[in-house]
Amino acid sequence: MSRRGYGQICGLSRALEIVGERWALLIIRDLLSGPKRFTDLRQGLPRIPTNVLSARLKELEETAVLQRRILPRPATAVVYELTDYGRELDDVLLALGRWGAQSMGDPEVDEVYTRESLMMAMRGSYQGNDGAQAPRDPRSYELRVTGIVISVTVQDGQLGVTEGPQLDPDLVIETGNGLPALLLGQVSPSQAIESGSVRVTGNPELLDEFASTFRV
Amino acid sequence: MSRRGYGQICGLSRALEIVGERWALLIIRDLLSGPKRFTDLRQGLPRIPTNVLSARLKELEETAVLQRRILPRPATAVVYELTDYGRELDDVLLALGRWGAQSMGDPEVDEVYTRESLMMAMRGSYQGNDGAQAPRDPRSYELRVTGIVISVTVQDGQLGVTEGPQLDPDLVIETGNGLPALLLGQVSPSQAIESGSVRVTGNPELLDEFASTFRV
DNA sequence: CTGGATCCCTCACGATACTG
DNA sequence: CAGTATCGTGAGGGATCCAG
Repeated sequence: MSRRGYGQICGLSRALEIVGERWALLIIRDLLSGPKRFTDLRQGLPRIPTNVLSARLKELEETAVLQRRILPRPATAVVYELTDYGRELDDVLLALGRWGAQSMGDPEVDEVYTRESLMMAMRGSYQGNDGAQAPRDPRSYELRVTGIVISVTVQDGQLGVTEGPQLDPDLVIETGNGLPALLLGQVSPSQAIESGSVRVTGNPELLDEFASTFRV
Repeated sequence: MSRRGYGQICGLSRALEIVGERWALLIIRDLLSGPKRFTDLRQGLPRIPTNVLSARLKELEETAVLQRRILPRPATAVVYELTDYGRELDDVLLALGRWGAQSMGDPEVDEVYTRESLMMAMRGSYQGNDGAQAPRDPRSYELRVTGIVISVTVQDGQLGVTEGPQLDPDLVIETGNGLPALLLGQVSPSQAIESGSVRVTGNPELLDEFASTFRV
């Protein structure tokens, strides 16, 4: 690969030669929610230099993790989308995200939330139906974090996470950077509301349900 | 971390800041089988510069992925061992190894097998009890690849992988670099024996069982 | 002999400017 | 919008050296 390989005949070494370069896994994370354009990726990864983004996209295309596709119709646009092989990394990324979330400290002042990182956080922290108390189903939440809005629904035990506002949600959850502490169980839902780090619109008791449904 | 972070409040970003640096995950892989000394790690990672190994060990200790421990008794020795937190990466590494194994091409001439990469390959490719045909249980194999010898046992559905030879194994499997193709199902066990890429000592039919028990 | 530290060189990455 | 071009910096590669 770009830098000299690891010299081992080993699946893990091979994986790292493909997706171990800086930024690669974050690009893949952002593509998990669907095809994106160069500029979309740039926005989702505010600190990536454009030449590095170019280089990664080229390498990941060569290794069949993603494809470059040209939209033919009205506005001719280039999009990048994961191949089936690339999409197989979904579970690995969710697990790695859960692992890293456990050692998240207080956010630095220059760190930001992005839509894709929030969507991944919700998908990765979803407890399925094996949680202690079964949540009422269906349920829909709208999550607003520092201007980013995503929708989270649970229906028949199936989780759905999409960008944008939710139509008539059961609960609207608005927060600055109090979300990690809530998902990690470092503060209780009631504490979060009392301290003002989380504000809700709707029945506040639903935040308990939310916190037990989504928990790292 | 060492290089400037990714600037995102995100579990995956955090994980990559901790273990995303070059060589880090391979060091962790080698420590999954137990504590190791500096020199052991060097041998398992033939291409790693010693200063990089030093730096990674220091960083991974600061992030609580591993601990440095000094063996007090007879020979005063320094060993590095994973913390519980570090060991939580086991499943992630197995999954990533399976993913990468799918795009392993023919080995380059300067690429080598190592004991830890072999042990991980066997653990990652173990199909448990959900394989089509239930293998006879217990079963023990001795695997010899380019001078490296490991033992693989299956008992009560539990997999055991240890270094060194096996006492009275059901089957001894000896191979050069024909192993990946066998585990990936690119060649059948009988083809592998006929072509000479795999040699067995014991009942050759047991290689079919082996190949269905261990399959990426 | 283990467990590193030090030096030098190269190239990947980071930042920014620029172009079809 | 979708990149390419340029250039400075620092992490990684490789060899050597040193203390306990």
